[in-house]
Amino acid sequence: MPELPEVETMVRGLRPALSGRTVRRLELLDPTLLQGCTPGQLARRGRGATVVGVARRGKWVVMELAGNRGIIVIQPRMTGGFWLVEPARAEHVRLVFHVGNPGARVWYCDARRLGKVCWYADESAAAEAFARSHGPDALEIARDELARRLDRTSRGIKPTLMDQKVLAGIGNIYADETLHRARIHPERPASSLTAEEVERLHRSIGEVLATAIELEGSSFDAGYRTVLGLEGGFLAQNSVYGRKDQPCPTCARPILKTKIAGLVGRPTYYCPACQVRG
DNA sequence: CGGTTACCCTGGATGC
DNA sequence: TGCATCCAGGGTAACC
Repeated sequence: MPELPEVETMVRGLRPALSGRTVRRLELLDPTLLQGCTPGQLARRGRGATVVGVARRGKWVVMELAGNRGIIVIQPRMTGGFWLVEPARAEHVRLVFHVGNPGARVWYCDARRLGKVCWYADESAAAEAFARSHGPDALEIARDELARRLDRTSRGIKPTLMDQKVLAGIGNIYADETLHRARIHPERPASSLTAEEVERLHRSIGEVLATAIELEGSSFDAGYRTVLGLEGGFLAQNSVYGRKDQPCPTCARPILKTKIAGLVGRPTYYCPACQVRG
């Protein structure tokens, strides 16, 4: 479910509840999500550990435990999320942080169980694991670096933007939104973008993601919510995603919904007038 | 390398 | 109402 803005919102919500706090107990309700150590090891390492910090890397939530207790990485994937208030669906709770005062808890829930909880021995091990499967963070990548990476492939620009090895953090919603803002057709070969288009795309990525973070991400249906259970506001004011047949905010032509090459089963929304294939 | 497909899981919406 | 089908914000592995 969550992309960069949703994960950033989770991390910001988690910090006051976890950062600097001591974990009394880590309660792993679904051991199948755990990688990198055994449930017993996770319980021992978590008990009494102080959380030094909570950070985001791409779509990963990274929690550092003090005193050589290691790093816990949570990948929410499609349906994972955190709650500071008791979740309505108890059967979806996969991990509970019992932290600080007795009774204080942070819940991690994942309806579809596609997400992962990974333990790493230290920061460099977690960083290396991330680097093996990810490029630079979408909020940090420099324009020239983006240009170099796009130039390396003739795949469509949308699947390339969503490829975490190219840059980390963009998924289906924000790929559509950034491409619309940059006026680039989603099927354009990545290497065919002009310097000016890459410049527009780079700027659009920064602007769209920053706006989405301000609005606490994108919520629809029973999906993503903030740690307090609130809906994110981005999809109330976005341009194309989920807006089939609605007027393009730029030119008023109806938004198209299609499937494109390189993306199995994922919908793509774009404006056929503003985003021409060229 | 690029592309395609299958698969991991489940809940909610839709259609008959 | 009940049941089948489709759809979904992510990601990996296998294969051509």
